[in-house]
Amino acid sequence: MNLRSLKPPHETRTRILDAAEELFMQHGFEATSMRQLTAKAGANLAAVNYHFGSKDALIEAVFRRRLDAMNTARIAELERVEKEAAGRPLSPRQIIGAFIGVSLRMLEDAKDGGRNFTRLLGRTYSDPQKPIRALIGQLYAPAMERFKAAFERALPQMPREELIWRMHFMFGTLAYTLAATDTVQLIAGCKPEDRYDARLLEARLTAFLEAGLLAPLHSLADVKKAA
Amino acid sequence: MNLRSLKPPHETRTRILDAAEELFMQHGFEATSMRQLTAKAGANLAAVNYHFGSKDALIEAVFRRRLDAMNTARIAELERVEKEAAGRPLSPRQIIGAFIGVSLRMLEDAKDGGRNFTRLLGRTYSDPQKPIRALIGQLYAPAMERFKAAFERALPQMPREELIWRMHFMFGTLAYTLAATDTVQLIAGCKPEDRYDARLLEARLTAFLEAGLLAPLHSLADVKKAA
DNA sequence: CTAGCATTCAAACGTTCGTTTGAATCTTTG
DNA sequence: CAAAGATTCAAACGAACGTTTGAATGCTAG
Repeated sequence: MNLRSLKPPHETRTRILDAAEELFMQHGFEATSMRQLTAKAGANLAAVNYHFGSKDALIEAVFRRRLDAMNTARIAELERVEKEAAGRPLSPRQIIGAFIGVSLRMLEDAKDGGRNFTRLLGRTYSDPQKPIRALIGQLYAPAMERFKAAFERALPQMPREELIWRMHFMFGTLAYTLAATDTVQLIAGCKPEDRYDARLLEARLTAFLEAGLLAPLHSLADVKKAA
Repeated sequence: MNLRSLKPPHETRTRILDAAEELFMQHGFEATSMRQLTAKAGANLAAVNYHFGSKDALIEAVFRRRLDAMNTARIAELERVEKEAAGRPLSPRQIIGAFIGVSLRMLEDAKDGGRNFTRLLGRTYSDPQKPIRALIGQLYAPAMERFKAAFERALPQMPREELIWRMHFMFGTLAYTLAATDTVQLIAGCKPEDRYDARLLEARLTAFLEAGLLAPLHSLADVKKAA
């Protein structure tokens, strides 16, 4: 048995992952070449293939490095507030907070490159390439199941199908907010000063999502009846 | 003066645009090669450069062909309901309906390739490439200004900055919903049967967005005071 | 009919891509 | 110290990319 897995961390590996995170976010996967990537990482061109095997494997590694930790943190936060509630059902606001809080806290710490990854992740939700989507889905599955159960417990009167759609809308809003931080200007004349005040953004997002999640159901019943 | 501009439409041009719409949606811009694109369009490899000048110019043409019409339709729909209201301020629901109705109606007509474009558009909102973003912003600007004014008239009591953010969230939800039609399954066990019932989807989306737009403001005031 | 322009075509252009190679260098281990 | 393995390096590989070219073909106007 070799002891390679116990050796100190490979500096080059993490430098490549950091560079990939930033460049993938800035230019996308295909537009980022191994040459500019390894140049930014201060590594040789062959380093990526040596350490990861291929460019696709590098992409996968970039997601694995962060996504597992993120979803673990989300579940931990959810269980923390559940403990606090001592058996009583949580409020929707608490569940929402447990999910988006992790994203926004990561968006905040620029020093760790968390922002790069957060924006990359937001963009990749709508990436058309099948294998990437499948990987994301697989890495998200446990947290998704957990939060769905929590919402069902908090909103027992809401039809399951409607809940799924509203969760879909909520993730969409979050993904878009994380990815398109400068599209706010598109709407017109927005001073981007407080764009990165994560606390204020979290409050805004929470208010919007909570209201959307709890939107009245009656108007939907009309449409369904008409059909 | 030559009369080229009065001649019958170039079949090849539109065939290329249609093929580009579908392939860009399926694989993205960079991953779509001129060779597979022209092959799908039944045109020669050199046809794109002959008719459009370059691949980038083709991308721009794909957006211009649909986006102008879409935003014109949006503004027309908004003015129609404004006429109906006869001077009284519109309800938020009416304004939301004027905006998303055009998108969802286009998503419905699969025969015209509208679905391809709609999904492509949703994906491109979060595209990192600067020139594409700039083009989208430019093509959206008139409609954006118009709808922002309509919302301000409908919600005079809402702070401008807060309105901008909520519009941002709304567009995010719409963009994500259009782009990631199969991500609903990610949440778990969703039967995709009614996914393309545009009437039901519109009702769901409207209920969610209206509630989010009208979310109470008090919780935000607390955060701002604390800061 | 034919001259002139628009369009199509097959072939090739130079560039860049991801990956591979085999030797050189660093690091660890016996 | 010496052998073995891990890592880095410069160089090259074939393939695919977007684009250009110049001749062939289609179409229209005089």
